[in-house]
Amino acid sequence: MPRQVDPQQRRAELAEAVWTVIRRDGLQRASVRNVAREAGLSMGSLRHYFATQAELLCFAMQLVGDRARARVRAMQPAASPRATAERLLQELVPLDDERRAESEVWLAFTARGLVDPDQRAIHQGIHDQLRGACATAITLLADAGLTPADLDVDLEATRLHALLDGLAVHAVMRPEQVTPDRITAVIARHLDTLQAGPGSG
Amino acid sequence: MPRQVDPQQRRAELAEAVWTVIRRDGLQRASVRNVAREAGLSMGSLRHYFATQAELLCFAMQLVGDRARARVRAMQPAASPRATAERLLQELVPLDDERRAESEVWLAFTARGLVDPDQRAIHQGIHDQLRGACATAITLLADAGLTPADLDVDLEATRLHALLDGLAVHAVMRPEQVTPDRITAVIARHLDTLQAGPGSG
DNA sequence: CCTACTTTAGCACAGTTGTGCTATAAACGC
DNA sequence: GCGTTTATAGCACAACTGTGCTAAAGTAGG
Repeated sequence: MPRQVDPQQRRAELAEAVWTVIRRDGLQRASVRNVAREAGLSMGSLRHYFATQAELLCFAMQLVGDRARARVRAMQPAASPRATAERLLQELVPLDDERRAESEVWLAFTARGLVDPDQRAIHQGIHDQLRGACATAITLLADAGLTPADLDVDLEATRLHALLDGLAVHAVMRPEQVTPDRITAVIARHLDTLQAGPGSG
Repeated sequence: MPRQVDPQQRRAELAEAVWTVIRRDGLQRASVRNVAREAGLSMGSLRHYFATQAELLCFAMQLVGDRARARVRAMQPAASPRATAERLLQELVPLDDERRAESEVWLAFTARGLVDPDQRAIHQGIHDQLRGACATAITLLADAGLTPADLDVDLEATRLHALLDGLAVHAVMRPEQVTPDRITAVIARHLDTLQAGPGSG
């Protein structure tokens, strides 16, 4: 029975089942049995696509980075460098349910990355990509002459990156307080202070 | 055999054993057995102090907030509002091993708070305290006239809070990249932009 | 039809888990 | 000394876990 559906798509479906279980019951409940049940498959069938649980979970984590990268790549060019930077950053914070799901799964795997070397490596890859996107956003403004000439791009990228990840954590832990509107306002304000100064708020 | 040691201190010791296990093996390995072994006690003895595992873990999470609050309360007054604000914020980020331990445990429990209502409630309490500290820092600068008069204190508190938690996450996940020096530099830079403008970096 | 291969299913086993339960030992009040 | 309380220990059980293993059912090429 080869190729009724693409095996790679099957793996993606199973990874999404992992996401569903993680969001509903937590990463500690993402057992082979629970994920298989969520996907409507048997345990043995799941293990035909992923030999071990570690492989399954790593693939599910990779998918977080893949989704975000695809979204950034699909971005339409914006009118100004400022608008481009702002929209780039907005693709990386949980403003809708899709990105909220990514953030929740990312947070669950982040905690595991503290003690699991494989998960840590994947997390660091995503971390570096996000950091790169932040550096890109800063450079966009700097190259357009919208920032002071002596701006420390590296330090600002670090600062912006921490801001984004902090917003993601707060958005999933306190969704009533840290709403999408609030997130966009914080990002806009941050870019404002990079350009014109702190007095515009 | 009452009171060979204070029972409350015993509970704190057990909570620290939880921290040790979490930092070494992860929250998913913080079982009653493993924590008891780490503390050098039997399973049954541990359960004399904590009736259930949930109670044990919640207490261990509470301890994170307690430690940070105690540290802030013990702060010596600084020379200027700016120095006070800066040192207050520095108490809340992982600049040494004690605070790094708190951040790692905090991160582990944060992820669990996504799906565990009890842990979520405790996390939100700590979240609100940290948010209050950020608001205090901003207000210190504003009241001293060090910021523009039209500064949106609430928005700035949200932004600063996200920055701090993001720095905490990055410091424990990327300790070689996000060093204590780097953290203090980012915080100083952030306060600079609140005061004088973005051009000083 | 028939062989080869892919996919699905399910059992089995050893290990870990939380918790209910009982039993021993130590320290106190008297 | 003695009973009461507190502390420590450990067993038992049912539930769940990851994975090794076997077997069936479906699909393709010949």
